[in-house]
This record gives sequence, C-alpha cells and structure tokens, in this order.
Amino acid sequence: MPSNQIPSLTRRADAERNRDKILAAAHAAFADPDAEVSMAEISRRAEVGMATLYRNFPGRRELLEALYAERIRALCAAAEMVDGETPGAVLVAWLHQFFAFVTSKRAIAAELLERSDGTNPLLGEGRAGVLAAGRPLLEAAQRANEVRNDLSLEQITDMVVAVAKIHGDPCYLEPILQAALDGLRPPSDAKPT
Amino acid sequence: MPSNQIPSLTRRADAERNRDKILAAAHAAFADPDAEVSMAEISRRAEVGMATLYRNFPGRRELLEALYAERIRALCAAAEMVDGETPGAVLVAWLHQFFAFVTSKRAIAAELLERSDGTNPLLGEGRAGVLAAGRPLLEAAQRANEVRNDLSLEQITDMVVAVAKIHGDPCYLEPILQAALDGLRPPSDAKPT
DNA sequence: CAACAAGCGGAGAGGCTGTCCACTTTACCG
DNA sequence: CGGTAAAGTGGACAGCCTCTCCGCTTGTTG
Repeated sequence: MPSNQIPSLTRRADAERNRDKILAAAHAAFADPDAEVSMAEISRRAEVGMATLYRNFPGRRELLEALYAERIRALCAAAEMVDGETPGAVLVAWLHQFFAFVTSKRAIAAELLERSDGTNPLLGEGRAGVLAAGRPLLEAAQRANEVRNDLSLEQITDMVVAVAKIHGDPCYLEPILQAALDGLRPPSDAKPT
Repeated sequence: MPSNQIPSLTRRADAERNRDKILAAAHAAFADPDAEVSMAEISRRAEVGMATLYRNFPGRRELLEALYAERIRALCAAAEMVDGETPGAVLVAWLHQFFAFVTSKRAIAAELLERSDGTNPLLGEGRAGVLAAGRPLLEAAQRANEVRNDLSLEQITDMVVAVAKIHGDPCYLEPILQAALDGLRPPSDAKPT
C-alpha cells in the first residue's frame, strides 16, 4: 500500500510543470535589471492563471526569493571564500560582491533586501541569510580596528543596498560606492579594544 | 474694457479656494514622513473632484513640487549661509541640512529628487535648483582638496538621498550618514591641483 | 440680470495585487 | 481498464491606484 507516502511529495506532474513554467517566465521577465514586472504579467507570460501563480508563491516576495535563492546562497558561500590582505579588505571585497549582486538585479534585489518595515515580520533566508554570512567578516574587521564599530552589519548592508538602488550606469555608481566604503574606516582616532 | 487683462490672472474665486483646499489637505496628509498618500485620497480629503485636483496639478509630481517648493527654496538659500571652519565642513554641514529635509518628508522628497530615469525629461526646480545651489560649495571643497574630485554633486546628493531613503529611525541612520560623508574625503594621497 | 465660459464632480479606463470557487485533470485502486 | 476523490486550475472579481473625459453648475461681467 504505497499510498501512505507523504502526499506533498507526490505532487501532480502538471503542477510541477507549471511551477517550472512560472520560474522560467519570471526569470525571462526579470532579465533586465530595472524591469518592474507585475505578478499579472508573469502569469500571462507563463500561461497560467493567477491562482496557480499564487498557490506556488504566496506573494510577490516569495516568488522573488525563490528566483534568487540560488544567487543568494552563492553570495553567502562567497563570504567564506573571499580573501584580502586584511580583515577589512576581506569585508570590503565581499561587500563589492554583494553590491554587484544587488545591481545586477536591482528591481528584485532591492525589494528582497528591503527592511522589514515592521509589517513584514520574517523574511526568510533572503536578508537573514546574507546577514548571518557577513557578520563574521564584519566582526573580524572591527576587531582589527579597520572598520568603525558604531556600525552594525545591517547598517552597512543597508547602505550598500541604498547605493545600489541609485539609478545610473556602473560608471556613475562606482565612485559613490567607493566613497561609501571608504567611510567605513574608523575616523582615524579610534583605538583598539 | 478691463476684460483685456490676462485671463489667467483673473482666476475665479472658487478655483483659488479649491487650490488652497488641495494644498492644505495634501500638507495634512503628508504630515507623517512615511505616509504614502494617493491622489484619490487627497481629492477626497480636500473635498474636490479628481478633475479639480488634476487641473491644478498636472500630475502627482507637480503637486509634490508645489507642496515643498518653499522648503526647497529654503534649502537653496541655506547653501549661502551655512558656515564651517573649512570649505569641506561647509559642504558637509549643508549636506546635513539636505539630509534632514529629505528624511523629514521621506516619501515625498525621495520621489521628488529621484533621478529622471530618462522617461522624465525635466523636473523643474526640485532637483535642478538644489544642484545649482550646492555646486559652489562642492567646488570650493574640492579646490581645498577636502573632498575627492571623482565625485559630482549629483553623485553626492544621490548618495545622501539614498541613505535618507533607508527605513529606520534617526539613531539607525545617523551613523550611516556619518560614514558616507566621511567617505567624501580624498583617499589620503590626493594632491592639490 | 442673463449669458457664457471657466470650473466642477464623479464615472470610467486601464493598471496593479491578491482571493475565490466552479470546473478540469490526475493518480490511485479495484 | 475505468471510476472517483481530491489536487490543481483559470479567470472573474474586489479593491486599490493614476489620470481623462464630459455634461452640468456657478462665478463674472456687460
């Protein structure tokens, strides 16, 4: 009697197919970093009904998270692999990767990493995962007195995201990021421990 | 025959009254810096029809500009009055005022000072005026070699606006702004002229 | 005071997010 | 192989948004 297998694991084949169609359509729709694509648009492109879209992903945010979960995981993994001469350089290098990720999918990433706003209590792996991955880097850099310690990782990532959200081509953004990251260094009179 | 006076100066009394009602209602509606108020909401609060609202202000942006034209003008005027020990300090002081303005009316100011996006060719006095007012301060600070000169004023104000748009209370934002403004200083090996 | 145009309200077009439910399709079991 | 229950589906719908249009009201002025 094989029917006692967990029913949720035996999803119907067409449901699986539809989920894939949705992800594929969404991927295509968001190819342009600045594209602002509506849920209705995605359901149209995927040739599924709204209900199908919303059953697979309870809301817009969840769809975006699913779309970029992979890249976010890569970003978290990168936190353990970046290298640099000093802890501060490591942190900065990782923040550059983070910045590149956000700008590459501006519209989505910005939405995904937005602060919770109080109304949005938990936001899955997106923000939390990135924060967990980066925290050791910040702590090391602060211990080495290379980064001011009146800043939390949340504040730093918020700053990087904010810069990434500025409209403009990379040439325009790059010096801004440079300046902002330079500002992470202690004000030149801080003391260790 | 007094009817040859410019017609647009002889607006009907009720029209004038309605314009005032709209501005008053909008002011009240936007009292909360984070309020996101719709045009429909404003027309409801002002007790006028949509048409009246849209005849007075062709679009949302124009209404916002009218609402804050005064404060923006004050900000421009302030550019000539701030003082500080050095040109760099003057610029930073003015940027702090700019920041305070943006955060005090986050929702509106962010929208008002948004880059044109290409689709939005001219944006009146808002952005342009602020830029014109601040430019001398930046140029002075750069001449004094207190601010890196790979940054334009647009880039700097965009950065400040970006930080101001981060959600969070002042205690959260303040260190971020501090860091970002610290980063304006030349990378410590720049040379004059 | 009457005529006319300026000004008005609100319905409506077309967009969005997200919900709901009658119907279709699948998977399992005899 | 076929019947049936339940999983899955589509698209209409509600309620929001911005902005437009048009027939009626009302201020102004000779």
